[in-house]
Amino acid sequence: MQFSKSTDYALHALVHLGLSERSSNVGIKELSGTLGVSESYLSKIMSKLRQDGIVRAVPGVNGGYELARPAEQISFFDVVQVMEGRQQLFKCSNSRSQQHRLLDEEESAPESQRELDRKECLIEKVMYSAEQQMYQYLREQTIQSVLDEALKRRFSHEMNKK
Amino acid sequence: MQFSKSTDYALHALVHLGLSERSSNVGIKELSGTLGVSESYLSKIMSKLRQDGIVRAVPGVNGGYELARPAEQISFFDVVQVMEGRQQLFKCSNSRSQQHRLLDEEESAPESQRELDRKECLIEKVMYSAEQQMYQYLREQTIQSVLDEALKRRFSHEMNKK
DNA sequence: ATTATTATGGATACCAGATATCCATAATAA
DNA sequence: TTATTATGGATATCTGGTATCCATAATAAT
Repeated sequence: MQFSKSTDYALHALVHLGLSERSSNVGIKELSGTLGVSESYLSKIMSKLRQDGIVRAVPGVNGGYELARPAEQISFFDVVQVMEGRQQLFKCSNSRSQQHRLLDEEESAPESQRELDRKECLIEKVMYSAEQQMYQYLREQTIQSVLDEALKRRFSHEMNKK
Repeated sequence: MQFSKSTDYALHALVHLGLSERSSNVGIKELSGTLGVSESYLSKIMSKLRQDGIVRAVPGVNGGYELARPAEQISFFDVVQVMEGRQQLFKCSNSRSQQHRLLDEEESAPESQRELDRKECLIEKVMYSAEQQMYQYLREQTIQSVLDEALKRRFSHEMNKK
């Protein structure tokens, strides 16, 4: 299990956009150059972010991308959801194992019961909760918090030089 | 990003073994039958679990598998680590993006600095912490806790019938 | 010791999804 | 009108997960 590179690219691109809140728009050329990814591939990623309302895009001369909302309102969770998709990380694939049958009531209809079992798999439940632990943390982390940390470090760096 | 099916199979198999602490050994045939997975594939999974000291295996007539230690000492984390591998879920792949350069000191050697940057990527840091949130939860969840919950439910089920 | 049984591990095949590129088109600003 | 930039469809490639087969080793029962 691995986060996709797309998520990596997306997060780095967003931080870059956050740093460039000057003359707004940042072109795909600048982005791909800085991140070291091809323009064509990064385009797809930026399009996805746009479709999800995380960035705005404007074509034409001096066009490019900018954050669609303040950096403190863009969480890591938002980005991960867009890039990785919204399915659960863990799906129980067998509805007939022993511990599932432990919960069986033989009087219930086989069809609906199997469906219920699926949702009630204790293992899936644990894994789902674990997933939520991670997501909860990611909800609290924003693009802005990375910017703050980066600027803080640069600052204390320069202080050390003097 | 998805947990692999192998992890699903492994967890279900372990719960099954936990339920069968009677005459010890459970053969691959019984396991694969109950889980609805082919013997050949499940074998690989069980071998992995054995190599990692989570189950014991004995060949020959009436051979099979059993838990190598009490179910309360086998955590979900243990299983996930074996099946999914031990690499980080998130790896920063670009060491030259803007926010990385923010941290650059130009006097440091380029080689070692890039290495340091990698480890110091703020985005990776956030993602790593998120991962740890999930793992911490999984460390607290054991095969035994699933067994307990399953037995508890069955009990209250039967009480309802009366 | 022999035999039947069971786990092990190497080789291999297959498929889906991630990664990546190319190009024609649409939209926009100068 | 023109140059520029984003968009999206088609496609190619690669990697890892999923899965099976088979020869071999190990063990218990006889």
